[in-house]
Parts: sequence; structure tokens; C-alpha cells
Amino acid sequence: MGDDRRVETTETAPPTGREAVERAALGMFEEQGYAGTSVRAIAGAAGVDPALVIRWFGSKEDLFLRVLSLTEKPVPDLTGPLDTLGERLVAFALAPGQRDVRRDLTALVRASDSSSVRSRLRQITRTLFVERLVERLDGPNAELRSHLIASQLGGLLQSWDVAEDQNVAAASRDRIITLYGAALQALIDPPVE
Amino acid sequence: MGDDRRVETTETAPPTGREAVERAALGMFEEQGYAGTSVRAIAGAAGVDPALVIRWFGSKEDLFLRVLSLTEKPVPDLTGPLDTLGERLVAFALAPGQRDVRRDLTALVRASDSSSVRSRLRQITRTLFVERLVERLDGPNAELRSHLIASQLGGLLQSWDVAEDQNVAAASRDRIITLYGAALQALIDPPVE
DNA sequence: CGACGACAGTCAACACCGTTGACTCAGGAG
DNA sequence: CTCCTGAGTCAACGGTGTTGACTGTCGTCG
Repeated sequence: MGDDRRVETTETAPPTGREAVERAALGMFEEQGYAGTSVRAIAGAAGVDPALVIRWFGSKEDLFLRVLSLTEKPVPDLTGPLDTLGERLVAFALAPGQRDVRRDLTALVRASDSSSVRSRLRQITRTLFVERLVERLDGPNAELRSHLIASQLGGLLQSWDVAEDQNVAAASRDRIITLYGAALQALIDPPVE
Repeated sequence: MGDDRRVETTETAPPTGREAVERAALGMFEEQGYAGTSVRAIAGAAGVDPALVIRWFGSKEDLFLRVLSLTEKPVPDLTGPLDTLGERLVAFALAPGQRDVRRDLTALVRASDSSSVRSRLRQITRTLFVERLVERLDGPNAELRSHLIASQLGGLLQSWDVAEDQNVAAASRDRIITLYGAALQALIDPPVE
């Protein structure tokens, strides 16, 4: 309702006020984190008065949550043979093309002092990952196992980012895929007992 | 050198200035995170001028790093049979008695926008965990596998905290120990290939 | 056509933050 | 006694997120 966006607007055209703020905010939040980017800096980059940013989006945290929703980001492919899904998930998580997603998740984790951010984090892992994975898992405790697999992947991303290519270089990515994939696989395969 | 701490000081005696600041800082950082606690609040709780806190410790971040060093915190026991070490590690990480350590690590992760905090995080996992575990692992890639096991545990702690006993209640802790322990075990056991 | 109300945008200010410089003042050395 | 050094105090700086009062512009109605 009332969505009167111009049809002939090119993709790279200077975006309108609100959109400019959202783009600037996303970029700066990804790059410098929540605490490291100020509302005034976002407003400056978007050519807008800082007070307007608050007017439009409610608060800095509301803007943060709106812009880091991770909707319209690619989602891991859970189809295909189950017995190699572990490796495929790790490969997906560490793929160079997923750097944006990794940075978004990192930014969210680092801002998760706030309970609304934690809630958003829960919602993201649940709807984008756990709910989709649980339908493919056989055996008991499928939902708990899905959550634990999400934890494994989260831990890997966390370490990958903290390590800063210091010990885990790109050369060892293949080995990580094999090894960590096997660890995921231990939770993908139905428990033996 | 110069460590003239009184011998007869009882443990609960009102601590001297610097010590009072450190205790207040640790408690508030654990409880409300780095961004959520102000130098002024720490100084107020310790009954000290805010400027003195900066004088004594250099900066808020320096105080944070000094107080969250995780030295003198219990360290996981890596002795005992290797084929059940996975479960024991998970049980240790989720033990009620380790709540302080979990909160310390959480606070560090959430403050890891700063590269010095990331460096401290790297140092902690390396010296308190990886270096000790790598000597017990057989088979190839022992160091990388140790790092990956640390990642798994970090992811579990992260999820455990974000979940806020919403889905993973204390009742399912035993199941988590079994399941996630098996996942750790996949990296503890030497790769088959 | 002119008056009016709603509303987007602007600006200064608030309370708070981490940090610093100038100051006071007690205590030891010459 | 005088001087000096060091610790503790206080006000202030530049920065933060946010808000209230103000402006100007536009559509609507008498």
C-alpha cells in the first residue's frame, strides 16, 4: 500500500533518503560493528540530518535490526545426499561468496548484549536453518540435533573471524571442510544407539 | 616486587582502591557487558573518582582486558580415557559451576569488535585449551583439529547463552552432552582415512 | 483565491560517555 | 623551613543517542 517506487529508477541511481540511510547503515554496521558506527556517521554518509534517522527508524538499534534481517541473503542448500551434507554445509559457510553473510552474523553476535538482538539471532537461525534442516534429519531428537549443528556452524564462523587468517589460512580450508564436515555429520546421521 | 599486600586481610574485607575497582569492573562487565557498563558506574561502585580509574588502568578497554584474563579460572581436565573425552568436555563446559567462565567468554566475544579483544580471545583459547589438547591427540592435523574442537565448544557456549533456556532447558543437558560429545569425538578420534 | 492544518525537515540542546589537563595538597629530602 | 614529587580531585572537552521546539512547504477547504 502506497509503495509508489519509480519503475524507471536504475539500480545505481542515487537512492532516496530512507534507502540511502539503510544502505549506508548496512555497510557501516558490517564493516565497523554496532558500537563502532555512529548515527551521525550514517546520516553524514547518506547526506541526511542525524535527527531524521532517529525519526525514520525509531532508534539506532531499530535501524540495526531492520538492516541486518538477513532476508534476501542466500540460504544453505539442504537438498542432495544426506551422508555428505556435513561437508557441503561447511563448504557453504566458508565460501568466499558468503563473506557478507558472515559479517552480518558476526555483527549480530557482537551486538548481542541486547536481548532484542539475541531474539533476532534466535529467529534467524531458527527460520533460516533449523526449521529447514529438521525436516531432512532422520532419527530421534531431530530438532535438538539441528540446533546443535547450527551451534557448530556458528562456532566455526566465530573462530574463522577471530582467527583473522592467522592460523587457519585459505590453504587449509579444504582440510577444515573435510574434518569439520565429519563433525557435523556426527549429528546429521541418526544416533546409533 | 613491592607486593606489600597485608597478610591478615580477611577475604571479605573492604578491598583497597585498585582492587575494589577491579572487582566492581569484573562483576559489571560479566553482568552487563562491555558497552553496557560505564567507567563512571565502575568508579561509583568502587567509591572512587572516575578519572582515577583511567589513571590507574590506562583506559576502559585496558581495564576490561586486565580483568577478563581468565587466569585463575578452572581449566578443563584433559586427562583420562580419550574415547570419552568429548562427552567430558561438553559436560565441563555446561556445568553449572562454570557459569562465570561462560559469562567471561561471552563478554569477550561480544566485545570482539576491538582487535585487542580478538587477540586476547585467541591467546586464551590457545594457551588454556588448544596447546594442552594438542598433546593428547593422535593422528594427523592435531593442531587444526584442536582449534576446530575449540570452535565447537565456543559455538555451543554461544548458543547456550543466546538460547536463554528457551529451547535448551536443563532437562536436555544430558542429551546435549551425549549428542554434542559425539560430535567433538569425531575430531578427537584420529581421522580414519 | 486566501487561510489553515498537517507534516517533513532543521537546529539546538539534553544527558551521558571516555578521557585529559590543571589544580590541590600531603609528605619526604635537602 | 623550603622545595619537590606524587596521588587524588574537579571541571572541562569532544563525542554519543535522542528529543523538543521551530521552520517551511504543500494540499485542502471555506
